[in-house]
Amino acid sequence: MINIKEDAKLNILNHSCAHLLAQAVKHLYPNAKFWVGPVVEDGFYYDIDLGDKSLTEEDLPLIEKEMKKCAKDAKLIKRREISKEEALKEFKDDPYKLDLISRMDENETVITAYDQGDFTDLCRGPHVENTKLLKNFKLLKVAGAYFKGDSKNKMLQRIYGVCFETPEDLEAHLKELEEAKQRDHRKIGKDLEIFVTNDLIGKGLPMYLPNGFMIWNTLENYIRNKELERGYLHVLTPPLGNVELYKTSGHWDHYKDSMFPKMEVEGEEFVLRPMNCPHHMMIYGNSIHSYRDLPIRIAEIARDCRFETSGSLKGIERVRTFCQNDSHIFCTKDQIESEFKGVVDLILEVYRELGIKEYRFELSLRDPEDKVKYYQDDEMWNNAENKLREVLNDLGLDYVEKIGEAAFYGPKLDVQVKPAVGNEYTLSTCQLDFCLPKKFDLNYIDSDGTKKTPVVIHRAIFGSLDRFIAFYLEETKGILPLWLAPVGVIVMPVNSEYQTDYAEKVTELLKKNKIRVELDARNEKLSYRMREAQMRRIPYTLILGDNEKNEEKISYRVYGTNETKTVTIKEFLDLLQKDIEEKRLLNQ
RNA sequence: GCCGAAAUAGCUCAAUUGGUAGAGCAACUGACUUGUAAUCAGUAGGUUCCGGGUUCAAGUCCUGGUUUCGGCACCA
Repeated sequence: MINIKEDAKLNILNHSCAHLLAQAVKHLYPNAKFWVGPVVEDGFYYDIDLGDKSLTEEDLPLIEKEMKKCAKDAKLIKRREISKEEALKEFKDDPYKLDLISRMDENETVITAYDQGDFTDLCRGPHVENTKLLKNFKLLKVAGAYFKGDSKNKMLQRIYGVCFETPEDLEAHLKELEEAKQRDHRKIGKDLEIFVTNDLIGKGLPMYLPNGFMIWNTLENYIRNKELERGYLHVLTPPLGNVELYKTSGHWDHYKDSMFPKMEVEGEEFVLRPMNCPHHMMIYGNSIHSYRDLPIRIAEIARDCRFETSGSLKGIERVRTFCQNDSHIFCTKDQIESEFKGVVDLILEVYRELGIKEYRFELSLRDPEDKVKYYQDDEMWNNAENKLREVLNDLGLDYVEKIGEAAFYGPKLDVQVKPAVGNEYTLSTCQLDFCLPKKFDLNYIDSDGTKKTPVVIHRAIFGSLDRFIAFYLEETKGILPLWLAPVGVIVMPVNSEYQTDYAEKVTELLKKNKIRVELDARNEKLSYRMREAQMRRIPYTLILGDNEKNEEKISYRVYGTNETKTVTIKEFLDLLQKDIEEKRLLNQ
């Protein structure tokens, strides 16, 4: 999908359209006060204070109509330079614009305003020269949005829209939005019977149905085997822990509000664990380690519970209980580089094998001004952040730095992906931590016989299995490869009355070869069963009639194609094996 | 959590100004014996999300709640 913000021409067009929106809103709601109307990746928005009035979607067509009216008059959009004093005077009735002016740089003595007809907005520009160019737009949604993005502030009305040069472009964009909804994991999850939720169980607590758990289990085996190959040691730890554990780690101070409340039993306080770091720290601390033992890579597919706000829950992408594909690597300072590279290498390998192509790296750093969120130790932070930069530059990875996105205990490399619908999120993460080992007083005996504190690398490849499945369903549109599909092959006798023997025989043979196979010998026309198999996105469909039976062959059709090929059973088994091995995966 | 919207059969959706809750698919039964995306006929399926209210009458209006959706905020 086109990034409107990064397309210079569309950027200007959409920004001008935001002004047009403001003009129309001003006509319809004369008391409206305007905050900002920037261009974003998929269009523009404007944040507006309408007093007590809350917009609903029904208001959008009316505003659109007024916008068309404003645009049709073909008013010139004129740039005007004014002094700060003049600006303060001109916008004296709009506290939001005054706020903007007052926050401008001292050096910025000249302010630009843009006039179009009866409407003037404060703006750096640039804009299209004439409102008549603003024809192919659509208002998409209304929403509440906090003033300056701060939940302590008043909530303004935000209107989202998009504008294109031609009606065809607009049409195509709207179609793309529609198609994106079709590959939303919530829709696919329902259609393919992958997961469900139930009100009586509670929101954000998904249940995986047999199809979903088959995918889950296959992915879990896949990643665990990858880890075993790379020297990870798997453990199993309890899904709750004493509150003291989290007070020691510092998580309690930072996150107690987003943990499920503590429970008291026999005078002790426990919480459902929101993360696994402390447990793994305790496992490391359980024995004495020599520098020769490092790195020690402790791994676990571990269930966590977080009290996510109701408004943030989404399918299996953001839930209140999830399983992290977690690991904590305990190493010496000298090993940071190679261990970190090892993790990045594993991420890239997994993405390559699963065919994941659209992602970007983000280096999340602390905000040095934020003394509350971050563990206070300037030297530690500088060390850690520089180390990460070094490694990333060394690897030649493209990444963007994000201030204030670090974990409280250290900087991290996040792999960001975009879902079908909604905001970008983190899929994989690799974090550098000099802080928790110190808090837990962990150590190893160095070559000179002294105790040293190890460094910890936190990492998750499938951030959580839940989120990864959500992502992968969207990535593949639910068309899973043979090794991952809940049902890999479906066998259909052409005639259910007298051709089932052969179909049963072939089904058994496939089962013996560890293929997940299903026999569909229902008393239905072949085309009917074929339609269903295609809708279920089953990778291979076998058609077995007299022709096949007589020659001891099978005919198969690959999902999404119209072509049928006839081969011997042995040839077909080889083909399936090749399909699986091409991804270097065995069905275990 | 905040601002909006929605919730009707397993699924997708109808139901005029308040006036007998319907359809297609799925399910079940029977017929048909099928060659690559829907064979025909029949049967069954509902506390219209939950609670309260207005009314002769509520799926529809009012009210409290729940869940979901679109955003905002949050995301170790």
